[in-house]
Amino acid sequence: MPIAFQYLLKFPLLQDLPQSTLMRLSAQMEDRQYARREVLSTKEQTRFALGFLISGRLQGVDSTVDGRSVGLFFVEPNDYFGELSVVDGKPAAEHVIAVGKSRALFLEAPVARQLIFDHPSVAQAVMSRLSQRVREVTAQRTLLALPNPFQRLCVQLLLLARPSEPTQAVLESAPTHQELAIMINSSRETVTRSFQILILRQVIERRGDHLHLLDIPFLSDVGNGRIEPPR
Amino acid sequence: MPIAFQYLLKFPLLQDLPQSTLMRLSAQMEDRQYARREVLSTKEQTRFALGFLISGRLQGVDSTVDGRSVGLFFVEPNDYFGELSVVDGKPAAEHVIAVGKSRALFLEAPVARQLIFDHPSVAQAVMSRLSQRVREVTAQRTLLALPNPFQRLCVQLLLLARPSEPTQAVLESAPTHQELAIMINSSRETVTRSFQILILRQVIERRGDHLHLLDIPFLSDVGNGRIEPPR
DNA sequence: GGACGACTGTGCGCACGGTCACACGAAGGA
DNA sequence: TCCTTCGTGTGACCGTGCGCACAGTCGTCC
Repeated sequence: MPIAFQYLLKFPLLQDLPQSTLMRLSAQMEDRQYARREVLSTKEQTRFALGFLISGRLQGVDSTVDGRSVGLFFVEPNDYFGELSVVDGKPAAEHVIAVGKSRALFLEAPVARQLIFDHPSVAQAVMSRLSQRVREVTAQRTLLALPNPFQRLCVQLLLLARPSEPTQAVLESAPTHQELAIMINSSRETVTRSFQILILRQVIERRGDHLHLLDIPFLSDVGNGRIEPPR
Repeated sequence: MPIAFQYLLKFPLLQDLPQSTLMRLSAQMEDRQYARREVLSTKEQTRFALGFLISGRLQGVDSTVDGRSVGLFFVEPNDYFGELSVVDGKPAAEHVIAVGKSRALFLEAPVARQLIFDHPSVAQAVMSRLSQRVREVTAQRTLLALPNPFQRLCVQLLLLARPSEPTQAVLESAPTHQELAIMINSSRETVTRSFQILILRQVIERRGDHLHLLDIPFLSDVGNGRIEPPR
């Protein structure tokens, strides 16, 4: 039995498929490991594949030609990536890099395309996923229209967080100030200063590499302009 | 024969469908007209439909709660819109408004969803369309990372234009300075001033409501930072 | 243990671009 | 025809937040 098979069972995308299909797929997949910061795929490459993340964490990034980089989205384990190029055959919209040590399976585009179009449940899932991507990027776009960086930071934290208790939320593996700065089109220093304010007011709290959002109403009020971004 | 039928033939999305299906569809569609600035659908509404634009021009916009608005994308005749909510049933990511006097047909979400999932060719087209949307909004996101408004404007013009001759391109129905400002996160005055520079250098030219890009290399050089944005 | 690199914290100066104010021309409607 | 509205052009001002510089603090790898 191919080693990859047991992992495929964990992917929601594939859960409705018969075991025989999964077996065949797993035989066609390539299993690869990546170190922190390593590049999985670039905008330039012309050989496409659908990627399945087994462990670790990935980020989609882009870079303006003046060197600045742009954080676009994250990929968590049991999620897939590279679906854009697989669907329409055009070059990727972003580079994909490993945030931490990661392991992923790859399915070549032609096989992946067939998988998608032969199985309506998969097709529908991919379509929902693409919709989700559009929503996320659009939300990000709207965030960027906020006039000052403090507001943008507050909204960005809300977008990244997963709700835990009713009025709280948490970011596991909190991004660095530099990374946040890139997401909200600001500078590292400005993020640091904003964090100081938020921590002082006990709106957020850092524990290890978790970042806890203690006062969600405050964050969204700032985002909505109901609270004046403080000095 | 329902009045809408003849129009449906023109939509690439529907071109592979048998006439009988089109006939049935057209009987189920609602035909509506809109004046300039009129709202077709909002983020808040819960009744979804797939829209087909017959004539005019639409824009997807969003607005931050502090009143600012954000230009997201345009819809041209014979194109469709509202597919996000139809696909995944979640609230829309944007408002849709008429840029000019427009006419559109609407197909209620359940029927539209069935249309998509019953016809693989339609499903694939929608998937490609969603990919396209992701690409566009990602490109826009990357654009916004450029540090100064002059650069952003140059890149935005390139994104909006349709190439005409090898080194030239044209924007039909040129957006106003205000509209451009919204797209590139800047102010109307800054756009006006940047335009002055571009016109002076004969990089762009305005004829009626067409905007001609005469010197595409200049625009992309500025975008890439190869040319210093002038004073 | 020590050295290095990555991340965070903080002061300071300056330029950029947002905002306000106003003027002008074109379009379009009464 | 006037009058309103909308889009464009331009000057002046002033606050913000970027960039730079440097210090302090972790964690990690020889």
